Amino acid sequence: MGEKAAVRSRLLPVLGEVFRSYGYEGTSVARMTAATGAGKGSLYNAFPGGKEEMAQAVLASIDRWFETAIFLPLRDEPSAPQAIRHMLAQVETYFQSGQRICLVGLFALGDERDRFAIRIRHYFAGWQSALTQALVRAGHSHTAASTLAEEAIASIQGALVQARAMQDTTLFPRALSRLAARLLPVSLSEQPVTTLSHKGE
Amino acid sequence: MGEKAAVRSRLLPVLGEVFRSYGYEGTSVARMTAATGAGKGSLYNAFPGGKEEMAQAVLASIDRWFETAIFLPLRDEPSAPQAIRHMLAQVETYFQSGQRICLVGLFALGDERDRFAIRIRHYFAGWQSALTQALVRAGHSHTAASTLAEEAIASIQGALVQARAMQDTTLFPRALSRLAARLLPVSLSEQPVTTLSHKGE
DNA sequence: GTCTATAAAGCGATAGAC
DNA sequence: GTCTATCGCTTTATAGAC
Repeated sequence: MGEKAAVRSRLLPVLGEVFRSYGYEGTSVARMTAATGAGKGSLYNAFPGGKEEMAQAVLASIDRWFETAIFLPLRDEPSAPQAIRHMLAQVETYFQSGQRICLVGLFALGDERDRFAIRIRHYFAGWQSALTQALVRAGHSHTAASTLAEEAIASIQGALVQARAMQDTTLFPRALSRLAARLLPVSLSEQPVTTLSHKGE
Repeated sequence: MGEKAAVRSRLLPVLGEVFRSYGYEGTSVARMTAATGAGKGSLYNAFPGGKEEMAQAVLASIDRWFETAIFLPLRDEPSAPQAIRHMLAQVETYFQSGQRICLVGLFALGDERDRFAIRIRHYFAGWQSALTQALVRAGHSHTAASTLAEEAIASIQGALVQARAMQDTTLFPRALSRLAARLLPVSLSEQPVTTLSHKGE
C-alpha cells in the first residue's frame, strides 16, 4: 500500500499536466501512458477507479499544494502584506506567468464541475477565506476584505483565460502587478512583486 | 444553398448550448441529435465539415452577436457611459447572471485554443478594443482606458469561472455592479445598471 | 433534405501472462 | 507490479434508402 502511494505521487504531477493540456474528456488513457511511460496496467493498479479517481487525486494534490504554499501563509504569517506578496509571487511562478492554466478553473467551467463539485468549491472557498483573513489583518474591515478577496481571485482566473485567449505572455504578470497595487497599502506595494522571489512564509 | 443557411442558423443556437454544456470533446453527435431533434444526416448536410465546422460556426455566431449587441454600441454610441451601462446590462442578461458560461473563454482555456485561435483572439481583442474606445470617450487617457478595459474583461471572465466554481448565483451580478462603479464616473454610476442591489463598494 | 444502417477507429476498463 | 491482448462500447463520419 505504501508502495502504491509512492507510485501515485510519482504519476500525479504528470497526469495533472495531461489533464491541463487536454481537459477531462480529452485526456485518454493512451495519452496518460505516453506521458507517464507507464502501461495501462500500472495506471489502473495505482488508480483502480480509473480516470475519475486519477482526476480526483490530481485535484486533491493541487489543493494540498495551494493549502501549504499559499493559504496557510495567508492565514498564519504575522506580516499580512508579506503573506500577500508571497501569494502573488507563488501564483506567478505556479501559473508560469500565465502560460499554465488553472485546472480547477477549467473543470469549474465545464461539465466536470458537477463530478468534482466539492473539490472545486473547496479550492475557491479556501482561497477566498485565507485571502480575506490576510486582508483583515492588513487593516481592512471584514466586508471590504471579503469583497477585495473575491475580486482578486476573479482577476487571477480571468487573467489566465484572457492571457491564453490573446496568447499574450505579458498580460498575466501585468494583471498581478495591478493586483499588488490594489491589495497592498501604497507604502508597501512600492516594492516590485515579481522580482521578490519567495521571501518565505 | 439559401435553404442550407437557414437550417444552419436554426441549429446554431442549440449547438452552442450543447458545446457550452459539455465542451468540445464532450460534445458528441449523439448529443447534438438529441438536443436539436435533427438526424445525423441533417447535421452533416448542414455542416459537411462535421464537429469542427459546427464549433467554428457557433463561435462565429457568438462573435457576431457580441459585435452588434455590445462592441458596436461601445464604439459608436454618442454617450460613452450609456454604452458602458448597456454593455454591463447585456452581459448580465447574456450570461444569465453567471449561470451561463462563456464558450469562447472555455475554448481559450482548453486544447481547443489552438484549433480556434483566430476566432478566440478576435473575440477578446474586439471587446478590449471597443471598450477602450468607449472609456477614452468617457474621458480616460488612452493608456488608462486600455488598462481598465483589460481589467474589466478579466473580471467578467474570472467572475464566470468563480461563480460556477462556488455555485453562487449572487456572485456574478455582484462583480458586475463593482465593475460599473469602476468604469463609470461617480455621478453617472448612481443610475442603477440593471436592478443592482449593491451601490458599489 | 432527412433518415437509418454501418463502417472504421478510439475509448475506458479488464484479464491474464510474466 | 507491470506488461500486452482484448473486451464492449462509443466515437466521428459515410452510404444509401426514401
